[in-house]
Amino acid sequence: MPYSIGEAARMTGVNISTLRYYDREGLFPKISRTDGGIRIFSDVEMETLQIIECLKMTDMPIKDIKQFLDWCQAGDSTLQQRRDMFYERLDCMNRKMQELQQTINTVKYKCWYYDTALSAGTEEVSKNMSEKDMPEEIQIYKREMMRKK
Amino acid sequence: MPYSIGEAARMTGVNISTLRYYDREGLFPKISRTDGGIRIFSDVEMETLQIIECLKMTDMPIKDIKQFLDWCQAGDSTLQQRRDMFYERLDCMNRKMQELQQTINTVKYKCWYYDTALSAGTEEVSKNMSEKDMPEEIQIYKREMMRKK
DNA sequence: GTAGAACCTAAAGTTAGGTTTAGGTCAATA
DNA sequence: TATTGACCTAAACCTAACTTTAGGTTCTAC
Repeated sequence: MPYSIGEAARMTGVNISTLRYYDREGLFPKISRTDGGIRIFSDVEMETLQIIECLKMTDMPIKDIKQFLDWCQAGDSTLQQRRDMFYERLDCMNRKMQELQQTINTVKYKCWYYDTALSAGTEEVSKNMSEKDMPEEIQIYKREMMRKK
Repeated sequence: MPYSIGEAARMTGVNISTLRYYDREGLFPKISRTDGGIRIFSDVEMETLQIIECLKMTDMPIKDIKQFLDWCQAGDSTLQQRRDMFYERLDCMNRKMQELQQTINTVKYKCWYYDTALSAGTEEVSKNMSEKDMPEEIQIYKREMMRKK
């Protein structure tokens, strides 16, 4: 249950100096130490680390993650802020998902474009192909791309 | 059809000094200039800018984007590299999509967690709730989270 | 009790991707 | 022709999130 910083690093895949950096930034507010000053990562810190990883995935900056962890420390009086924060993250992620789907479609168009060019031996073919000669799916991607202009 | 840097910036939403920075990095290899040295953004550069934006969305570093644009300059002999690059981007994006979905599920769990806590007035309720009392959907998210440990 | 691995801190360094600044030049308009 | 808004460059600056370095301490195993 209690781990050294090296063990915590190995278990989570987070670099050991990144863990020290997080601690410096106040992300493990209650972490305990041996008499000699060596950090002891308990279940609490391991869970915190999981939340940090999750919030980082949502592009939240370290400072805001610290704010959240401070709210956790403060107890039930901050439940509203914490709830609102996660809903905001959800919104943000949903928007990102849409962007990502858009980008994937554009990339798929490019894959088709270069497949076609390559099998013809020249880019001219796909560059000049009229929309009606493209596969249905590709037409859709292309129109989506044009809409953005 | 030809735009000044300011117009290009306004039209694309890209900061004017970012456009100069991209040019410095060689991302507009053929951009022309007036006799006075003022940049003229033609359709070519506007399209390039669209590709840059797309590749940036796929987390491609500027250096790699330049590599791709260099391949474009080189003509049909680089079609294979360009094709492979887009397929690699597609793979990368698909992996990212999965991660994103994972993260969204974790965030949804947290939304439920704080909604429940908030309506009870205390975190204890959601913290100690046994899995079978959670909504079906939430159980799934929670199990997914646990798997990652 | 001693060797060596693992830990500690503070501070400096790194990287990408811009942004800002300072000091000019260009070009459309009155 | 004079103004002035838009443009130019080079170089310095910025930020986040680490990572590295240097010099030292602690812990574990023999």
